Amino acid sequence: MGKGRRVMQLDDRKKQVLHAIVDDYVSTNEPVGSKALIERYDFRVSSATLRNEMAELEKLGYIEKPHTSAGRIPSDRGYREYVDSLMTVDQLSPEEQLAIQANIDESVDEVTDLIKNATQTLSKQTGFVSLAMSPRLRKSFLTQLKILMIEPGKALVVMVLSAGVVKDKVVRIPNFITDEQMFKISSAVEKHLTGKPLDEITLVTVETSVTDTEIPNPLLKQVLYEAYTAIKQADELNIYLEGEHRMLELPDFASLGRARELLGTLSDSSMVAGYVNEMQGCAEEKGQEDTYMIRIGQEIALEGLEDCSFITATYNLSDSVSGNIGIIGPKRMEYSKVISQIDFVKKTLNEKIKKLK
Amino acid sequence: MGKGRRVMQLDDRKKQVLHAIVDDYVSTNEPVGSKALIERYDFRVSSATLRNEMAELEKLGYIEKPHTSAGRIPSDRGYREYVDSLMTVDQLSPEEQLAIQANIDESVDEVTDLIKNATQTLSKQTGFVSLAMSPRLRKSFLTQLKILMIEPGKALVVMVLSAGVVKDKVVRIPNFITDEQMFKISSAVEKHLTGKPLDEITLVTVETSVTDTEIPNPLLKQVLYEAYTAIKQADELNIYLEGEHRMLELPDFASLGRARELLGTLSDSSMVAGYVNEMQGCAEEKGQEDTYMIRIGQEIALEGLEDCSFITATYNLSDSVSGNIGIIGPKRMEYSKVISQIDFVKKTLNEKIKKLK
DNA sequence: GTTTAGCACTCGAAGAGTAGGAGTGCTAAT
DNA sequence: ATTAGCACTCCTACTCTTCGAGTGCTAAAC
Repeated sequence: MGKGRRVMQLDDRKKQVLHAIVDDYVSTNEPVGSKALIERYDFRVSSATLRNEMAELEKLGYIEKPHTSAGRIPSDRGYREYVDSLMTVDQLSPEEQLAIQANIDESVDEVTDLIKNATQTLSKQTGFVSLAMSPRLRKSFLTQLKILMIEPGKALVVMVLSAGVVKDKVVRIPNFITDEQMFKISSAVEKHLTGKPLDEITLVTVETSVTDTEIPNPLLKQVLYEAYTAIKQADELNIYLEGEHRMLELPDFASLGRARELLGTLSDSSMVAGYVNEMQGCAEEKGQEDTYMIRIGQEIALEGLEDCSFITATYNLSDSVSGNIGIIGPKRMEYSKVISQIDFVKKTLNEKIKKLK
Repeated sequence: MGKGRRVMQLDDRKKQVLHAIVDDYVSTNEPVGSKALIERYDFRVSSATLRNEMAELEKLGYIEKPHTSAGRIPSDRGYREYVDSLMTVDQLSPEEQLAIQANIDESVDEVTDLIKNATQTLSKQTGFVSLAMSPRLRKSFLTQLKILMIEPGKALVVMVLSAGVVKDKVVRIPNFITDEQMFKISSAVEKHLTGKPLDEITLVTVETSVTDTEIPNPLLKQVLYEAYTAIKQADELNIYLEGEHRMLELPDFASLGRARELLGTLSDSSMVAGYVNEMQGCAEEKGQEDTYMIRIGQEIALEGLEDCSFITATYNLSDSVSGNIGIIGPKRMEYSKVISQIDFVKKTLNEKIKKLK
């Protein structure tokens, strides 16, 4: 009666009850009833009291009933409250830490492989789908750019970026450009672009980089255009998804329909990539770059993922260059466990990236 | 009685019956009974006669009963007979041809992308999982090899192969090698290896390619070793799988268990790659390079694919360099349709590869 | 000898009915 | 505010039954 309406704060006991409901449902996959709650957690009250509390929690939208005479399951909002203020994230056991460290193989030469490794490990450890976004390279700058002739009409643009990443692209060029001409162009472009962040490089920047007048203009223009597309392509987002088949092992997706929708959506990886990127954008606006992004159930704006949760963390290639790594699992998951797993994988990944340099 | 026992040849009517059973089962997904057969195909005999024929076909192992009082379904052997001698493969309709051609986008610069495109198209058209093996490059030879310094301790080995493929690998090198030293090494190695097929290049070949004595031997040896690993890596097989989620749409995999096994196996792509490569090896031994490889049900030596069929064709990058493209679908598929689809995709891919050069 | 009609039998799929039980909300007493 | 008690709900699992498609076999017909 005397309580505020708009920003209803849960009292301590309600929090306890919600906490217990989430824990129980996550571990048993059964709607939890007042009786089960009394039996498994030591509330000093009767089941009737709990029933009242649960009725209120339901009215407030934290839990819901699958049908009239069943126990309660957490709603999206319930999970959200759990994640935001109820759970405690503790460290992984030494064995788990070891398993992860052993699994992320550092005997690779490219960051990309390291990231893939970390992603595979994450999926294996959690049993869910894991994903990694390639580093967002727009803030990184060119340290080298070479255009190599491959054969008449084809050249390879090789770019080395400040984050230590190497990108390249085969491009088509006019047939009759000579090696020397190409070398000149390559040097001029490199000289002009070195040190520039990718997102500041426009077609104009590239076109104005060569002042040599010996090369016929149309030829030059085409080469420069191709170089530009190569640079833009280096900046493109890639996503790497791993462990889709593991979703079929989960009771949450035992109904073919759900599984189908889920895998269908995940198969369009560019869509997922776009979404993750958007999420990242939101987080950055709010200045939450270093923390986790957690989306639960309906909060995910992707069809087919209504029963999933999405958790990602940020790894760093360098100060200004980062990507995301995380998982997509069922809403009904051990959030604190999974978060610490992601956290540890992220940390391990960051360390091994540093070592690689 | 008077017939041969060992190589039992089916008489015409038995062939007709088997043909009809396969067709019917493929289109309805219901075990086929004698009555259904009479109704839908015009056999000029009674159902009783067909029952006798079917009993014999069963005794010979071409068809089988899911349970005592059900119709018959083709056995692996039945499908095999159907594929080998009963079906006729006809051309795709112009619309289908167009759909495929339109889908394989040729506005890409690298063969790899073209192959990916073709694979995606194939999955979309058939509704099954499609796959492509990267070209087997061992027979192709180096036309260029450059080692570029990226930063102290890191270099990029770029290889251009006769098939028009570009491969590269970042390798670690001793910190204190200078640009000039590296340039010398790179040129010497390139000169020595150009024109050699990949499978003839050994560590020794690479090590003996530099005769320059100015570079301290341990340094040189390390660089050459890394170059060698890069070359070997270029020769590695890659597989590209597409459309796994489509398998969940098929009634054949409606039981979660089957689907799980299947996707589980497919998730280990290197295993699938190994198997396809082995198949290709067998086909080459028998001199069947240019035709299709078809494996049905138990013929596939991969766990979880007992209810699948595997069909691949060969695409060519150049005379001696080829890879495979094909599908994995349920045993119960329209073989002739699928084969013509694969065939047409393969042809289209081959043409577009030529254009790309 | 091959084909066919007839028939008894098998066995899975589908539906109806039933019992059980976990859980709820409400009321009245503590 | 808490709790015991109770009537009520409704899902789950199980059994029982029916239905029908399909089979193999036998004996007659061609």
